Amino acid sequence: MVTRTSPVHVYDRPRPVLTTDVVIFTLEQQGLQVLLTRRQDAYHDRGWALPGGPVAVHEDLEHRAQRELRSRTGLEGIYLEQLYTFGQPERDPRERIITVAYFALLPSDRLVPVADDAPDAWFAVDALPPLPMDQGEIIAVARERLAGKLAYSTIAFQLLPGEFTLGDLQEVYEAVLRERQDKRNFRKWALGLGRIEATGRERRNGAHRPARLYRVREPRAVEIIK
Amino acid sequence: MVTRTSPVHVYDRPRPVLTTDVVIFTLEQQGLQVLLTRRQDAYHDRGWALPGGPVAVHEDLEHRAQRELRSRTGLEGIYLEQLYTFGQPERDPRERIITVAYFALLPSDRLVPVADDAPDAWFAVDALPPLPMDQGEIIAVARERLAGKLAYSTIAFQLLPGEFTLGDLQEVYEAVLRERQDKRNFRKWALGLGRIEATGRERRNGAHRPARLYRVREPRAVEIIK
DNA sequence: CCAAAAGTGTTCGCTCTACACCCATGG
DNA sequence: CCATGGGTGTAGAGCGAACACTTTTGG
Repeated sequence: MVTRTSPVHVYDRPRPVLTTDVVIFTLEQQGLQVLLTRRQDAYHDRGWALPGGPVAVHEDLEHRAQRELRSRTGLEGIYLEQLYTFGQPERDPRERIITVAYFALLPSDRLVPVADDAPDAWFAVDALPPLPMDQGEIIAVARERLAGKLAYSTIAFQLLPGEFTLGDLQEVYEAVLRERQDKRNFRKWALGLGRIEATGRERRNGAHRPARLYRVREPRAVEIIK
Repeated sequence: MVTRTSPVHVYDRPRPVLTTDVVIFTLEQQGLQVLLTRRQDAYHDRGWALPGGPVAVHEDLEHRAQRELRSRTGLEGIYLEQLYTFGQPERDPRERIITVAYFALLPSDRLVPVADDAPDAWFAVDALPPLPMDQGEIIAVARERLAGKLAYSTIAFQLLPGEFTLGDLQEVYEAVLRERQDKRNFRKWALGLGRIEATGRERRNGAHRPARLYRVREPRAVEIIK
């Protein structure tokens, strides 16, 4: 007689758990935001944490991160990049966990409002709640990578909707780099890249002159510049 | 009565194997070289492969890579940086393997000559033997990372001995970037960095004028420049 | 008419690039 | 004395930084 239990997997050497975490950035009026989720297990005291979880044994790493991204945002075609792999043995006190971290950039027009009772919420990257393990460091590394890439690539467009103003673009740089840019020089530089073109349309935003709208010529491409 | 067998480790979900591979670069007259090792197991037909292996369950990832580096070169204090994590399910036909790749830079004076019967050997990065799985891609990514970092950091000094000539330094850039540099402009730029100083000594290298020797002011520091 | 963001050029200094000849040495 | 790599300066172009006022709109 065979007793049917949960399936087991036996190895002659112990193996760590492998997970992916995804740092999902977006830009709002209040600055750069990160998506966090409430942990369901009592161990973590239902605190906030990065979205992520274990990698299935036959699942591609990037596919696993894509899956997490999709389940949180419902969106496809979002920019996703592997960030770093965090593997210090003391990261989790219960078990050895290796985490391959990714970061994603959500265009601001695709931000789905999060319901009050949903397990996910946006936090300003400068005002994060307490996070488990080294997740604060993961977010800090993601932010540094993003800031570094602004300077030498066209990654900023991944945070913008299909149509945007030069002011919107400048806000991306100012929020991520945390430094003000000169308006005239910034515009000259942005137009000189040859990566954007005017749509001919405008956006009226209040009691002042309307702003011209631009679009990226190759929206999916993230290229090295300079 | 307890039967003593080889220890087993039982998990309720299957877990992939986690390994680290290390791309060890050094520079010789023939250009950029990579250290490869002969696989001992018959499965790989005793072919060449990157040095690396499984991560012990309580061993830090970077420590594991350091250990590999030390066992191959006998050296301490070598520059080591995490490169990327390769995790496509089809990488190894037998089992799911996740590899956290690192790359290391060996100063040319510390290159220990490899004996003919040793399992390790140096290969020119442009003339590699057939390699298992995606290891060719791993080396290509390492090379790109290294080339990218030459442009905006002081990483090149990690490939040089404690004393070197400006010609040596220029050779590093030319070998890694695969493009010739103008001698006068290169020297102006290198000295203008403020990172190196003349030792006052010279090196006689043949039937021509001896070259001044320089040293790095902060040899361990790899800084972002420009 | 007032408040608020959009839009627009010029000047200056610095950095990058191109380029050719003499120097010191070993054989 | 010759072959070989070491060492040096200058001029022009292009780029980044600083800087202030007019335009268009809603209320």
